[in-house]
Amino acid sequence: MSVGRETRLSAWIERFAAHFAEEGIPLIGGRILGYLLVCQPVERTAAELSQELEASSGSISTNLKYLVNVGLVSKRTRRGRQAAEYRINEKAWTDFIQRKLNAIASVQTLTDDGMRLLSGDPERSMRLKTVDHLYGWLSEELPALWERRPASPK
Amino acid sequence: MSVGRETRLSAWIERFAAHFAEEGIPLIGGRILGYLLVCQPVERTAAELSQELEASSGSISTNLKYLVNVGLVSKRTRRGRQAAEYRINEKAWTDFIQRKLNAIASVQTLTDDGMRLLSGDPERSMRLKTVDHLYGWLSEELPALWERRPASPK
DNA sequence: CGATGATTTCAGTGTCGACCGAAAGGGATC
DNA sequence: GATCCCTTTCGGTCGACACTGAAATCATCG
Repeated sequence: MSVGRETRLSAWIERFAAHFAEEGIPLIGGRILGYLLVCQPVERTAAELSQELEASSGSISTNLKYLVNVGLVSKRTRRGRQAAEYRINEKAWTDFIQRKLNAIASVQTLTDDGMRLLSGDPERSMRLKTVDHLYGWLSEELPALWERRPASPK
Repeated sequence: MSVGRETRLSAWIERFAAHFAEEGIPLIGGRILGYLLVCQPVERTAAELSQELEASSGSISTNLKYLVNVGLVSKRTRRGRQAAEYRINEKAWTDFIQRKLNAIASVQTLTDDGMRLLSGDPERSMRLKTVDHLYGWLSEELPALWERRPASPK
């Protein structure tokens, strides 16, 4: 006997959240993200999320605030509705990933500063030079690659 | 009156460690990395690191174990010497960075699984599709880019 | 201007992990 | 094998952070 689609989806959401938990996003934040990516209808209130994800209203509030802040989720308020509606902002994933790539490339400024401190001492700067070269290359190539990213499909 | 080179280097080491602390590497581990990248001579014992970095022998031991494990530091033992010598393995930085890029690209398997769960429901999979496309592209391009990485300079 | 139904704030709890330092463990030399 | 010195292990402390649930706050509607 096979499990239902919704059951498998909630297992998927849990995997999704677990992945981003490793990257430092709180578990509940990851669950919200995963859930908002696949729920129907696309918009949910904080109270609904609290119920669906079995998380306290406080946690939902904190994490929604964070997610709205980084842009991954949009908040919409409507006249005549006291409850705000939240939905995934799938466009914001590009910025989200770009920040990650930038974080890697940014080490170059660090190695660069180190090289400057060791200038005039080629013996001693050999180790750093290897690392600096690699990051120097990355800080050229990653932004260039990013420029070539495809437009999202309609 | 200007500060000495060694003073500025230890400030640099601290910045270096702070950067990697944000990526989840313990502060003392980051200090060891930074220190081993610029110290003269290149090899140090655990006891020396403990003294130089003002960290307990236990912390040094734990972090060295971790760093040796991920390959960024090499341990060398010599007959007639009770103390092992540690040094930076600058070659291992390529693997270290590659793991980071892979971590980003690996989200694609997640979004892919999600898309499969939603197959036959184009309405509902629209949001995930946007994200999946982006990660699909990354999981093609990042490994390809990585192949073009330059050899380290002599 | 209450009353209602929602969200945010906040204090408190529990968990996790980094760090320390003392004790145990392991080699090397005598 | 005893000693010396270095490393690893281990119990304990501390601080950070996710999470909860209740109280405060806010907005809408009668």
